[in-house]
Amino acid sequence: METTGFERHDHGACIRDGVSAVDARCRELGLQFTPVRRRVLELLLEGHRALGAYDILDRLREEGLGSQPPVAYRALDFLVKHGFAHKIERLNAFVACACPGESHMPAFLICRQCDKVAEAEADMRDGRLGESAAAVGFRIERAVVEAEGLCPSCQGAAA
Amino acid sequence: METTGFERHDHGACIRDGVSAVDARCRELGLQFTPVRRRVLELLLEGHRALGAYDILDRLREEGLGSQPPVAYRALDFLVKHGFAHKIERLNAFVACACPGESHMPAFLICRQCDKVAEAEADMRDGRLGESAAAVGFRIERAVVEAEGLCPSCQGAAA
DNA sequence: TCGTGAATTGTGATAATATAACAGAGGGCG
DNA sequence: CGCCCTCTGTTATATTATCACAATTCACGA
Ligand SMILES: [Zn+2]
Ligand SMILES: [Zn+2]
Ligand SMILES: [Zn+2]
Ligand SMILES: [Zn+2]
Repeated sequence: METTGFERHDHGACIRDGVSAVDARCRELGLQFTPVRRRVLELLLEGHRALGAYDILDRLREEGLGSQPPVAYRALDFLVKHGFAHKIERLNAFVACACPGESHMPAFLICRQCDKVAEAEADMRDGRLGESAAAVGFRIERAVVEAEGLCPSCQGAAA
Repeated sequence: METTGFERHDHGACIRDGVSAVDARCRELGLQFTPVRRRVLELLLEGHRALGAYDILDRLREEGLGSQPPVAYRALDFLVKHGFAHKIERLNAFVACACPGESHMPAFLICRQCDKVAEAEADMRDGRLGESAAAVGFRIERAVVEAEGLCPSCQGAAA
């Protein structure tokens, strides 16, 4: 999987493809892709941005799909648990996975200006951190990697 | 700086040195290393473990050093802002910096069993993430890198 | 030494994020 | 139908973090 999210792309297709990929995957795995779950995924796909659980909840409320925190959190838990979305710890917020289906150790590039989030691949078991860990005998199982900075277009705007 | 925290070491010295390093650094920079701030740093140094703000606050309360959340948060903000401690986003908790004074891009190895935290160095601008970021023109300014897994002694215990 | 402004602390209130607990709805299947 | 299982609705509560403002302490120069 390559970094994406900062590049121009057909975003309508991006949403449709994201939803239908997850739909297919749920069928495969016998998971229930219910209306709330589908809608939450759509909301996350809308902007390549991280959304807080309460942002999601507000939208659901407007649409009559649920009004209490557990509704949003349950849908998000489902999506995260099955790898269809990720939590950005730094922001206490969530993004749709850019490549649902493949299991991976995601890394994120977060623009501090426009809040867009791109997903990259960076298995931490390779590289310097992996070496340091191996050196002390630490076994890495999962990793939170969240890089913050300026995306290309915000660098342009700043100049 | 090397990973530390999982290896045996003279921990009394570890605390003393940590505190006096910060003390010296504050003198250099003209910062006020007040009793609350000092005590919070000592608490963080106590276990090479991440402590939540309210854990800290409980200890402060017992000791009559303050009883409301802002007291703990302000001390933690001070320590984090000046690089004497770090926040572990994954845990909403804080650890003392293993090498106060040097500015760095820290990475953490977090044992999911015993909750110990070791600090490693892993500048994300190198390596695969750096390449991915460069490829899309993203400029990394800071990074949260938190690897979770099993420390050497917990691997031993599990077997 | 004393006055002055800035930094720090005390305190009550509240915001933002997240979970617990349990009752109800719905569907597949004997 | 009756049972089991998953998902949903709802109330309440836990956990993490910040705001606002008054009181105090500190650094620093007059
Ligand atoms: Zn898109
Ligand atoms: Zn941007
Ligand atoms: Zn130590
Ligand atoms: Zn351990």
